[in-house]
Amino acid sequence: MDKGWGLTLDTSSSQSLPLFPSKQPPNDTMFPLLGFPVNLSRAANKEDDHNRKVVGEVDFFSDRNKPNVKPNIIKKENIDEKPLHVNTGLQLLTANTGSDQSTVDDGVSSDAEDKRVKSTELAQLQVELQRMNAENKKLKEMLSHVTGNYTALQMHLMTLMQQNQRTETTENEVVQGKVEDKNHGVGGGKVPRQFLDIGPSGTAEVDDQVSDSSSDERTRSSTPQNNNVEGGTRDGVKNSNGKHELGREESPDSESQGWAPNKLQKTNPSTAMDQSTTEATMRKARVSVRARSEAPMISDGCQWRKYGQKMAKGNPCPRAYYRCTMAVGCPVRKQVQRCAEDRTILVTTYEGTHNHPLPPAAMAMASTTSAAASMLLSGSMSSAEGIMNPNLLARAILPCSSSMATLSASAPFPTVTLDLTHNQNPLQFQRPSAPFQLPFLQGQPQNFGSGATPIAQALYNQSKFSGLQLSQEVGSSQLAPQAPRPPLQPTQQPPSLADTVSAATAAITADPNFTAVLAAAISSIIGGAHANNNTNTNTNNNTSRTS
DNA sequence: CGGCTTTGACCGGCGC
DNA sequence: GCGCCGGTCAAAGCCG
Repeated sequence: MDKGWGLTLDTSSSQSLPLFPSKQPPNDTMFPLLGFPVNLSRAANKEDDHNRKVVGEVDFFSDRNKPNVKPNIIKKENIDEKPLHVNTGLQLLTANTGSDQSTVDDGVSSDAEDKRVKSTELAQLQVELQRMNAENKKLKEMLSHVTGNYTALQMHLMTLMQQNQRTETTENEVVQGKVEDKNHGVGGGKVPRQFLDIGPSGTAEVDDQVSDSSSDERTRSSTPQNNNVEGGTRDGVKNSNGKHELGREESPDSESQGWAPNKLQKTNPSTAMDQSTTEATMRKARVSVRARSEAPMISDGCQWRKYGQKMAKGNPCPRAYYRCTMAVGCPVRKQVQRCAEDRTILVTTYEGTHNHPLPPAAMAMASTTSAAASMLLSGSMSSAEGIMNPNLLARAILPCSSSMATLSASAPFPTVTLDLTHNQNPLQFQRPSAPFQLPFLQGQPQNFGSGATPIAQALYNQSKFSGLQLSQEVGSSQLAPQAPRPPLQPTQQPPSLADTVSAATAAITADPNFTAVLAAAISSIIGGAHANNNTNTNTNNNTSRTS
């Protein structure tokens, strides 16, 4: 269904990079990371074909040079008589070889020399091919290694998060009021928990989260609701008006879980008010990405469904509202709107955290936004602080350029803006410093949403880094910088693998096309397991009718 | 026919 | 209380 989004992941990848056809057989020896494909199987086939030609078949090139047909056959016979194994290789090289032979076949001796020369070239090429093959193998091994490490880390993270959550739940039951300060003490209480706690583990955890956090939401609902989780999303509110009685109740579980944080439908009288405020803050935390794109929407790898469009005040361009449809009940929404000043700039604002696994391309963006929001809302930097010191947050997100990440203090909700419209080469992003060597602050939830990626980890750790530094500066766990801080200076350390991955992910995030391309390439290596996901991404990509 | 987009209407928050 | 505005809903229509 290519209706609107002209530049979605798959489309852009296939169009912009024909070198990586989506249906490329994974067995073909590819060097996607090197930027060029090497199809060994085809080479082998060529060789086979050419062997067949040499043995018996008449060279089809002879059709082009009919006068040479006969000499060509003679030449082949001569070749067969020679013990040289070179001939086969010689002929497989290129099509031109055959024609060359057919044109040069007058002199047998010169032909033999020529063949020797070419055999040498062939040998060199074969060596080169083997070398590249070995390199490709190494790259594959590296990739699998990194993937394995990442998976292991993610699993470990999930386990830790689940343990923390159970602990928190227990504590909440005992001392509900103090837990918040304890867990997020640095932030001074206004620390969004739900947002951070929604972990990559996905649905199960989110379910728990929602069931817990939703209670907070319920208190905000002005209309008394059914306390049961199933019933009531917004429908409960609307039921009071006698409208939308069936509304979106079609999937009570998923829907309520997914949208509950955004809807304030569920009411739990026993919920504390401060928690409600916290939840609201978390829920409303947003990450805005500014990127230049002619397409109606940037390809972030996720599958979105448009559910509304409005004309926003002060902007002639309509604002489109999308929700993630990669999983039922995914709470993530985004707004897409062109910048009024520069309509080539597409502003995409994300809200929420995915509750489902993401394809690689989506992980880059989702993790970045999630990490940015987590940083904003994490205890290491309270939202108020971040608003008061946007530069601090900016540097924490993208230390290489504070201008690329800003925080909107005027926005109704804490909003991190990642400005990717600058023309600097994403690959030249300064690598974060030792992101994995910094200790976590106490009580900091360390989840980055469903699509946790190295960059998420890196970003989040950067936030920790900044928070840690600040906390050291202020000499206590309370972060209350009163004046703009000097830029955080990365420590001088050789970039680790994680750094490299983070930088690469940043680059991916910065360039939607690159995201698609790399995702396709990695998918081709891994085995195309994610290819379907990426393909799904495209099914929706059509906003041609949007505006 | 299912899924998606379009689009007018509705709702809640907020400021006056 | 009223109006504005952002956000969402859902019926209708479109498309593959």
